[in-house]
Parts: sequence; structure tokens; C-alpha cells
Amino acid sequence: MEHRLPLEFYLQDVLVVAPSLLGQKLVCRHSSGFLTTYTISETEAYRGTEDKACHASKGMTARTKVMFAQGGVLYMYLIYGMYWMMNVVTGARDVPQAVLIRGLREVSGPGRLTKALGLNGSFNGEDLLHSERIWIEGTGREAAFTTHPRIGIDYAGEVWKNKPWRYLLKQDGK
DNA sequence: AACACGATTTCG
DNA sequence: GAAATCGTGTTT
Repeated sequence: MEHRLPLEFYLQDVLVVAPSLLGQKLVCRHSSGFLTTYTISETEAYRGTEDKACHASKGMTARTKVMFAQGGVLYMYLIYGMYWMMNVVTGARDVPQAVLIRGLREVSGPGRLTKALGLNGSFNGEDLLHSERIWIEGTGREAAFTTHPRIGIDYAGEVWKNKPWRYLLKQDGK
């Protein structure tokens, strides 16, 4: 029984979607057909052309055009020539926003989690509502979380660097 | 066609 | 603290 998050969820503003993804289930189908479920524990919001830390701040390019699509698809991006970053596009069409999935309860680190799940450039533009190999299921619960400044964006300037748009799942008993 | 650099990780 | 490593955007 599947309970994929609906399109309406992804059409909300990235500042709503990013914290709401915490605690939700990321489901991945292994090449053998086996399903693995992970719990999202850390996210970051990248919001529009005015956000200097967002790749879309320099306008639409071949790489960033998927961020301009309607919410509910993946934006995959290679960083430092070695690590794929997994992002969930949010908002309406032509509104470039995305949530960087920085960590899972089972795997820490954005580069390590994509490696663990076998995600790469072939997943760019993947539709989370219809894909047979990856999707996100809702738990129906809202998770408690804490906010922090985003990581690795010193080039974005003081204003954008200090936005509390990094969200961590508040762990039980911690 | 050449160049500079990054939403990271790992090792010393 | 620094290297690894390559696609992308910018400059020539």
C-alpha cells in the first residue's frame, strides 16, 4: 500500500516543504527490485532567483532548468566532481525552488546518501509521483525540528548565508 | 578552446 | 588543513 505525497504537497513554498519533509519516508527500489525505506532527517531550502545561494539565482541554464519545472521532480547536481546532490523541486512551474536532501536517519551527509541509494545524473527530472524507482511517502505526522544556517555557501553573502533555511529532525530522546 | 570553481568527504 | 576531480558557466 503506497501513500505517496501528493502533487499539492510539492506545490507549496519551499520554506513549507523543506521542514515538512523531515520524518517522511524516502523509498528506493534497488536494481534487484527490493525496496528500501529511509527516514529524511536533514534538509535545506533554496528559494528562487533572488536567493544568492540558489543555483537558479543566475537565471535558467541547461543545468538549472529542471528547478523551473512544477514541484515533485528531482534536481540532481554533481559537486566537486565526485558527489551527486539530491534535490526535490517545489513550487509552481517557473518558480525555481528546491529542497536539498542533506541527510537520512540511516545515512549522514548529502554526498554519502546519494552514493548509498545509487542516485546519479540519470535521476535528474525524475517524477516522484510516478517513478517506479524512487518516491516519498507521507507518514501523516508533523515532525519536530530545529533550524540552522545553510552549509557551504559562504560565497552567497551575509544576508543569504545567514538565512535559517537548514532543517534538522529533532530526534526522540535528544 | 581554455579556465576557475563548487549546496562534500576523507585523510593526515 | 588540504587534496580529490569534473560538469557547468564564463571568458577568450
